[in-house]
Amino acid sequence: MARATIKSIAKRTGYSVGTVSNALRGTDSVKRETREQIQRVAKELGYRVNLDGLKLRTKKSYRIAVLVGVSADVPEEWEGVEFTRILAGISNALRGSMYELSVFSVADIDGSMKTLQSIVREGLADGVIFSGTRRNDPRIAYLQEQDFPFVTYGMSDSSQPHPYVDFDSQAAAFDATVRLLKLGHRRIALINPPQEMIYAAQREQGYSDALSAAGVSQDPALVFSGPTTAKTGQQGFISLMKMPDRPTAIICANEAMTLGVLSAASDTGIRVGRDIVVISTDDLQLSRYFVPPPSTYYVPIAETSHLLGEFMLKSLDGVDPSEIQKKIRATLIERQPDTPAPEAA
Amino acid sequence: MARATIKSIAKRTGYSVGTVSNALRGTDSVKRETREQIQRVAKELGYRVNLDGLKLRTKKSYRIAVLVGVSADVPEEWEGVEFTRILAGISNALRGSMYELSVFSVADIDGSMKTLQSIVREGLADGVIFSGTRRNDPRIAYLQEQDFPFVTYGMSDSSQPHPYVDFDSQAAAFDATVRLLKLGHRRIALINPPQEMIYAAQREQGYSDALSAAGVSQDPALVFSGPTTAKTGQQGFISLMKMPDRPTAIICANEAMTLGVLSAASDTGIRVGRDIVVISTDDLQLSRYFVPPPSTYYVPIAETSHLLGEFMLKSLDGVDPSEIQKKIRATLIERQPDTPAPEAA
DNA sequence: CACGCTAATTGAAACGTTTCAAAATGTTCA
DNA sequence: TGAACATTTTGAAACGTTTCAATTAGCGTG
Repeated sequence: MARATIKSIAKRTGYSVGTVSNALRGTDSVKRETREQIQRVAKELGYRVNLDGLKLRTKKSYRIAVLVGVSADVPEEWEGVEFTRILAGISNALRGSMYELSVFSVADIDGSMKTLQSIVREGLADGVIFSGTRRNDPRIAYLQEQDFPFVTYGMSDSSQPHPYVDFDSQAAAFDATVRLLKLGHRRIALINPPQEMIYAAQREQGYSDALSAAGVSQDPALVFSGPTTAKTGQQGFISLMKMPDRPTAIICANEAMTLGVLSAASDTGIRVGRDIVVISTDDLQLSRYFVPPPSTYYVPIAETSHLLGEFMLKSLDGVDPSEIQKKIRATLIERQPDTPAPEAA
Repeated sequence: MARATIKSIAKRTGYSVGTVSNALRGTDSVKRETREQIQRVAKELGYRVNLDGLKLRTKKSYRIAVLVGVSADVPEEWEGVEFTRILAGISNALRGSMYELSVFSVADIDGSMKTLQSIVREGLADGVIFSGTRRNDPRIAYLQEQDFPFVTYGMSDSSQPHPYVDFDSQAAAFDATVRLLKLGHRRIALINPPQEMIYAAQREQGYSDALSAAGVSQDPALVFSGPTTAKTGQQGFISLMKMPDRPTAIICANEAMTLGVLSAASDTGIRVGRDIVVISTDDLQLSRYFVPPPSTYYVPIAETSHLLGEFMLKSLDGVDPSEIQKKIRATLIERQPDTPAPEAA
């Protein structure tokens, strides 16, 4: 009934604990036959290494920290919805690897910096995964300086390469903008997270590139920014609609913002799909139920988050950072007949 | 730089490791002065117990398992949204307690049963928290039989009391139904999870009680059930609207279902708030952005989930199960002028 | 002052693992 | 044959903690 241990295997096979330990880890200082015999017995007995003993001895934590932002200031806003899936994906990737997952909830960037420092200093984890990378991100600088393994969800502007998985916001925003331009829209708004977030900057870049490629001058007033919540979408919409020459199309950074826009549109009686077009990036398959359902750029979150886990393991294995980076292209999901700009119609 | 250990404190104070260990745990076999001195030094040195050594010695895991359902069959459906907040709440409650949180993702009830068995058998955790309790829940029976500490989110029909935190679905459903009846509605539909879920049964009970109290006969065809997803709401709505005498009001179990209903209503051109009333229970403050925003019964998820953590700790402390149970009353959030039943209007 | 008792402290073992110097065993070659 | 070397195995220590039998100190009592 008691779990098999190295000692019990040693007794059973007649070898010493040292040999058994080496054999189980596949060290080649152990003769092949011996090793195979020991491994066979271990399997029979259902041996599984005891992490506590291992950790105690090696001083490794065998733990991957995942930072999740639970903002204290907007506790009641809809945020971080996708986190369950991200966690599930990472957890799947780690399965069978001896590494465990630990969730650290952090309130803001200062909080996450502090958390990271204590993780590094107190050895709370061997590696860390986090998202929401910023320009000049102090967390990335710190971790690189400390030579501590990490993977980010979102690339960064760091000069040194580091492992990341990213969704190509720039390409999606470019596509979305081009699409709207082709339909005759000229006043295209963007509701985006604050510029200090890398992916916000990328998105704006794509948007901007598309506009200038089409020779349309960009109006800075058409970019509204705030946290990725429905409330921001709502406020953005109201503010944009107060402009003397309103936009005829809006690109939203994510579904929460889109929901807020649709809500505000309904409140003000502006008909989405007729008076204005709304497109969203970062779709998670929730917006298909919105009224009306917007066309979106879909992110395969399951694969994406699985990759985060895989990359973490590779990084821990010493794989070169530049080899564990991936940018994921979004795919367009059309949910509405494309509405031309009112004046073009 | 190296972390303070019992040994280093022993050296520093001149006492033996045994005494230091006892002193730090506050055993009263240690003289008060000695104990205080040792604790003072420990504090100075920033001593924090090493969990690995502790676990190895005591064979306790100092870990709380949280089961989270990530259904494999509907990967792309919007489900488990609230999980981030639940996790954050539990994590806050556990902070400072020496217990760590571990997330186990499970696909279905069989999966969670297996996971529980391995947690119990292999000592992966000292206690477990899970939700989605069912009638005759095999997990509860198993854990009680094994005398393994657990807290459920949702009460159960078990004859033996166990710790739980629950949202009073029955009261909310009763309230909601009474409210609609007062407005003249007679054909009131309920979109609910499957009956085997305790909270679904409770909700239906409240609904049913309100109807019979008002002398309105219940039509079983008005209850539609399925998983708590938007898709279910959508399908439910379509199916209900095919009936010869359609309902004039719908009560939805949660926001996801409500979203599906609103989506389907919009598709079919039925005007919510005029042709039909939609009310939701289990509000998480997302539905305020729905089009149109429904009145709801709000669940304070932060407190609720904090309680889950607290109760777990109490249970581990040996507090009597019957003292750690709590039913939380939902509060009504009115987002729409109440619409009378068409025929009553 | 010695005895017996209680209160306080010690020392060593144990939990499961890795690591590494030392010992044992095998092999090759002159 | 035996020296030299290579391969394999062993034994003990160490990681940080708790536990508990054994020891020591302190104190009142006869």
